Amino acid sequence: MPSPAPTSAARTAVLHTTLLEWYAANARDLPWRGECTPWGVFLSEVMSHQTPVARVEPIWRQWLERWPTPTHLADDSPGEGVRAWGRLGYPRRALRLHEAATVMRDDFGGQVPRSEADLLALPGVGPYTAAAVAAFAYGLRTTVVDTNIRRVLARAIEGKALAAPAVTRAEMDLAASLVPDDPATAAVWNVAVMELGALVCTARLPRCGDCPLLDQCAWVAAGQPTYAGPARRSQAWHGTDRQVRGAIVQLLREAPGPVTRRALEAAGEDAPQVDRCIDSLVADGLVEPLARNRFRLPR
DNA sequence: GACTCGTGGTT
DNA sequence: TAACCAAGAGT
Repeated sequence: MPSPAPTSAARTAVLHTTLLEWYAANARDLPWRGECTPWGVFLSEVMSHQTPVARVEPIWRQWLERWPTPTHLADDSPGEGVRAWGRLGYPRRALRLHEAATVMRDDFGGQVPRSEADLLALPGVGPYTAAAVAAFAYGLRTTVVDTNIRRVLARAIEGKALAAPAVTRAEMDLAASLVPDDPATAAVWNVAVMELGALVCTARLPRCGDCPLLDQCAWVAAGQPTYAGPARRSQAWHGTDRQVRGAIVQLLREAPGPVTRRALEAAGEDAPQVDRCIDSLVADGLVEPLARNRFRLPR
């Protein structure tokens, strides 16, 4: 008599047990896990957008020391946030953190909102961050979907090498179907899947030999097929507006006071491009124009 | 959906 | 070495 095929619910239960045990034994000791204010969690999530944890940690510590609550940040100038952002990348995040902190100060009694909907309405907060903060700061049951979780589920459940370039509805539904019912367990589940993706089920060279899901992994069972989706456009860098904008903001970060347009031209080879980038930075609110062709970080 | 937006480590 | 890629969001 062959044993009956395990039900979907039974397989999910095994998945939960396996991964939660793995996480308990292998989770990194990140400073924003465990004892940390919701504000600390919020900062860590925004700083981690497209940014490796190792680069986030020192900036995160400096921000929390300098601005221990949303109100402290809101009462300072946005430009100081951009300056303290250092070279974390995507400095608009610093600007939006300041805006979000202002909303928290003015509309939420200086607290980080609890509900996913209120979080989602904050500037710089999208579906990932809203779900992550609700789960990791407040222990609410949400469905967190980030690039790690998408990759783990694509492989382990769907047997694909990588997830699609953009989040799909099917991915959201799949992720939601796997979240445990109990809120506290759900929060750990979300971070456990992320952690597996970050440490073991990595994009380039997955360490399948160390994976707790090895014998339940659909991708391994399928012979680890390679990525079959559309080619991903590689990000150009040299000579792009991105590079020039970054150099302009860096010049302003390093300067104690206003900087002339002439000095900012050092940010690129092509003067018209630098001028165009200055304009776009001003439009974005990252740079404040002053009289006589001088510029500074926003006050 | 396709594009844009920084930065630096890894391969 | 150039390409890849890292806890996304906004337009």
